This record gives sequence, structure tokens and C-alpha cells, in this order.
Amino acid sequence: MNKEEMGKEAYQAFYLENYRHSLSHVLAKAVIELFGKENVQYAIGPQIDDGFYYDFLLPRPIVKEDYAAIENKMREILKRKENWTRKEVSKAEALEIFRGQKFKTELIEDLPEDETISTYTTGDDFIDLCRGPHIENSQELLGAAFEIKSVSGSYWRGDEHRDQLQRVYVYAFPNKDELKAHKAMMREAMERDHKKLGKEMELFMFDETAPGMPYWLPRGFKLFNALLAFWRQEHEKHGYQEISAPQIQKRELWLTSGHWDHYRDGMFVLPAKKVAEDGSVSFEVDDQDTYCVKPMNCPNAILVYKSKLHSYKELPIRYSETDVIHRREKSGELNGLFRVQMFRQDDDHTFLTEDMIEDEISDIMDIAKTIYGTFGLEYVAELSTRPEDYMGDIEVWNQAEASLKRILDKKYGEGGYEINEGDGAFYGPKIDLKMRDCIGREWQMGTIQLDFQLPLNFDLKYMAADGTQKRPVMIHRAIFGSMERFIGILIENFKGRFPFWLAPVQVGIVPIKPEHNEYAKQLEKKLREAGIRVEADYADKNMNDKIKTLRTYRDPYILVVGDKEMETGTLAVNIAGNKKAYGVPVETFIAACERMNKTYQLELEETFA
RNA sequence: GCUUCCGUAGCACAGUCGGUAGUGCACUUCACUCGUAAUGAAGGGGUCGCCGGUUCGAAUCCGGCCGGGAGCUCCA
Repeated sequence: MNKEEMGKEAYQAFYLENYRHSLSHVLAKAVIELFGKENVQYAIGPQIDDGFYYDFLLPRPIVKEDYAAIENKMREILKRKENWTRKEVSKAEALEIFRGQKFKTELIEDLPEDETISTYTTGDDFIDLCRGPHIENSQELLGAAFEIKSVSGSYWRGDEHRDQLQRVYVYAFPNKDELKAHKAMMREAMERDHKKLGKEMELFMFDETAPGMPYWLPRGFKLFNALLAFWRQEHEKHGYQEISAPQIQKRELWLTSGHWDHYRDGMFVLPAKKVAEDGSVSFEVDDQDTYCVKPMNCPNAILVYKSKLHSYKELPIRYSETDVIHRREKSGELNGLFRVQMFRQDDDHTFLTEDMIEDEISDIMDIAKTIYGTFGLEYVAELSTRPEDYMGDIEVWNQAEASLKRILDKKYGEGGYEINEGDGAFYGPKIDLKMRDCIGREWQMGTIQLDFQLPLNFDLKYMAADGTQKRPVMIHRAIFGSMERFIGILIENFKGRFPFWLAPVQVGIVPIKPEHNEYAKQLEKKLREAGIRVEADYADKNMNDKIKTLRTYRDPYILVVGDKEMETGTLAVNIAGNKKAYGVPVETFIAACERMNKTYQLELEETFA
């Protein structure tokens, strides 16, 4: 195919892939030349969004000091201007060519007997198993810009029980400018890092004694509460009722729910205290007195549902819950607020009849649209179907999956969503909502899960119109997913400059001299009475110091008050730490703040007319 | 859990060849009373993550553990 037939964009994408993929062969060749062919088992080397990687099994770890040598070797190879030749071989021939290369051998063995196997030879000493296509001569890559990004571990075929390989990640772009732009983007992402901003803005912290369990600091908790208040307001409109329930419960409950069997590794368990006859004390997991810290809210919502008999007329019943939950994670998986062991879901469990499912899920999607839209976030739906370790009747699963597909087809059009086969929860299929932040990263947030299993385990019922008792269906759902993770995403998405309504403290006041304190106090009072989160610095110190601190906190507005303001009753407003507006009447400013709090608008107002 | 890197004052970091610690910001005090990101001076603050080993001597070398980052696997 050529440029004309493919169209410009497709051609560029093809070319980029071809470049990256070909460069990955060059990386493998370089590593082999540096380490010696007999010492290298090379696995696979695909292209990725910003370059490519290649997995190797090597006699020693590759360290940073090796990067330059590898890059130089790659450049040296390109300068040889070697020809790349494609050759089709039989399975037997392929096995012979890659004798001694266990990963290649395994790949070949897994191919069907009649598959056409192609190899690419670069120069006269390097051959790789590859579908292609590739460049024809190394000189085509001479202009390409590449740089080793990092080296890390990865499992052969993603299986943690198999060989752990060293994965060499390389940035690769057609030219230096694009590489430079990409690195600038990476730096931008680093600057947005919520762990860095969270510390700077005093939003949250961690302590070694509680790994993965965030402490919300005063400023951070103001933000947290503002977010939750918004969430509550939206859900109230849709008939949600909030409950709160015990944090720990006897093991018995988790046996009934199935979590003890399916989720035990993820639970913090409190063993029972045993006192022997000789007075010695031990702790054991037993049937009676062992408690589990809740990893999920569902069983409690069910107990609340079960506390009385419900009529079909009451359904759907929606019990929402934002209690703290705890989940044990493997040590290497924790990551700031993105992956924690203690968090709050914006959870809900809805009890309803089968024929209500479609309307209900449609309603949940409307809520999601409103809420994500408030933050300006784009999102896509992803359907996850029956996993291997599923519980329950396969027929029920099939029906549930079919109905979810129907809803998604209706909402987003056929093919307007993704399907993730086998990735559902053990109790039912689910729809996940994934968003993209303003620098293009994808996050899993909301989830909507159908559950036919728990109503069965807990023998749930409702009184149907015909006077018989029937079993309700359950929906687990969350829009933010976890409040903690969502706030982490928001910090990075907004780079700490939150929309006004969400900012921890919305207005900071800086009196220039102590004699302006009295006026500043009146102003502070006025703002607070208007429902605006405000702080003022009355310390006897240089006004520049005060401004600096409030800018670090990223208060949306900083009001500097001095003689002029006192005389005229107006304000000097520092907007987002950057622009300035002078002579703003106090009432006008307050009205703007109240408006932003009411409408949840994204943009910070800059003119106060 | 695995691979790899890291852990020095509240924060950001320096610390050579092993000889019991420094800088900047922040904090405290004094002076300055200031118009939008660093006023000046003085001062306080550290069992160098924890435990053990090597050594006359360990922030430094070795081992284990705890915590953190980047990935893998898993997940909200």
C-alpha cells in the first residue's frame, strides 16, 4: 500500500508503527551485541504509544549507566545501513533457526501448523521472528529520535508465575522535535503529580504506620466535603437515600456474602482472642468471634433492606453509602491516592425488579453524564462479561449480559462502547466508565455492576403485585469509583487549580498592614456568611510572604486590602495567582462567588462587571 | 508478591576514600510596616527509616525488615 491509497493520517500512523517496530529490532540486536548472543534470551518487542519496548532475559540487570552504551550501539547499527530481508519459513525451519531461544521457540510452537511464519534478518547476524512489516534498510531510521526511557521487570506473557524479564522502554519518534515535545509532556505530567501537589497544598498525607491509608488534612478535607456535598445533592434528585453502617462485622456475614471465599486475601481480618487455662493469650481465626473489616458496603445495604418486608411499589430502593472501607493490597501496588488500602466509595446498592433494570441503568448513566460533565471529563463505557470463577446460573448471566448490551447499544450506539470479555465480577457482569484527563491519560472511575448472586445468598424478597414473594435484583454502582482516587485524578487534571466551587479555600485575604486587619475581618465575615470558604492572614509580616503562601495553596482569589480598599470599599483581586482586577465592589465580588458555587461552573470568573 | 531505584531537619537537597552532619526554603526572635512569588540580622531544630553484621570507628560497606517511586501482575 502507498501513501495515496491510505490517506495521510493512516500513512503517518503506519509509518510511525513501522519505525518503532523496526527500532525495537535494532534494540534487540544492540543488546545481543553488547551482552553476547549466548547470554541473551530475547522475547517480544512491540511498539507502544510513545515508542516501543523489548523484553529480555539477561545475566545481569540493565542499569542507568548502560543506557548510553545501548543507545550508541543502536546508532552504530543504524549507520551500518544494513538491509532487512523478510523470509517465509516452515514451522520446523523456524524452530531450527531459533534453537536455544526459549521464548521464540514457545511462540513458534503455539502457532498453528499451517501458519506462514516470517522472519526478518537485519544485516547478516541478527534474525527475529516477526510478522512485519518493516523498513527495507536501516538507513531509513537514521533520522529517527529515540531515547531509553526506563527498564523494569515484566513477566513473560504477563504471568507472574513465569520468567521475569527485563523490559527496556524506549521513547521513539520520527524526529527530534517530536521526542522533545513528548518529553516536555512527561515533565508536565510530573508537575501535576498529585502526591507532589497534595503535599504542597496540604491536602493529604500518609504515615508509615498506615500504608496506603490517607490522612485528609484540613484543606484536603474541605475539598473532600465540597465534592461529597455536590454528589449528595445530585443523588438526592434521583431518589437515593444515604445510610451508614458498621465498620467491622463477624465473619459469618462475609461467609454468607461469599466474600470470605472469593475475596479473603483482600480483607483485613481481626482474629479472636483466646485465653488458655494457663492464662496464655493467643489470637485465632475461628467461626464465632472473628471479625472482618469491611472491604465493601454491599452486605450492610442488604441487611438494611432485609430489616423489613418491601412491596414492589417501593422499588427501586437505593441505599447509598460513603463509609470508609479497607482492602488489603499487595505491597507494590500502592500509589498515592490512586491505589490505597483505605478509601470511600461513592457507593450505592439498588434493589429492583428485572424489568426495572434498563430504566435504572439509564438513569445511572444520566447521573454519570451530569457529574463527569461538571468536571469537563470525557468518558467511555466498557462492558465486562462473565469471568471464569463466576458464581450462579449461567442462564442468568447470559440474560444479564444481553440486557446490559441492549442498554449500551441504546445509549452509545452499537460499537460505541468497549467489551472486555471475562472481566466481570464473580457475582455479575459490569459496566465500567473510563475517563480521559486533560493530558490524555485514561482512568477507570465509575462502575455499574449487576448482581444476581447476593440476593440469592441473603434470600432477599419483595412482595409482588400478585401477592407472591419474589426475589429482587441488585445493582452496585459508583460514579467517582473511590473518592480518594477521584480526587487524585482531579488534582492532576486541574493541576491543583480547582474550579471555584471545589477549591479547598476559595478566597484568601491579605491585609497589607496591621491597621488593615479590622477591615479584613469584616470582609472575611461577609464572605463566610455568603457561604464562601475564606481564610485571612493577620500575621504581622511582609505582604509578599502572605501572598506567596496563599499562592502555594492555590486559593482561586487572593484579596489584597490596604488603604485604597478601605477608603473606596472595593477590592484588589488576584485571580488564580496571576491576573489582577482592581476596584471591584465587594458586593459584585461576592455575587460572582455565590454564582460559581451555585452553578458549579468550571471557569473562574475574571471580570467583575 | 516480583524486578529495579530510593529513604539525611517540616519541605527540597548536598555530604569525596568509612573519622559521629551541611545548604536553601519553612519555623522562632528582633528590626523593617511594606501594593501582588523570596527585607535584613540572629536563633532553634537531625539516634542520617529500623534492626543486626563487618570495622578501632558506619549516614557511608554487607544482610534482613519497614516505608516510598517506576514498571509487571492485580484493582476502585
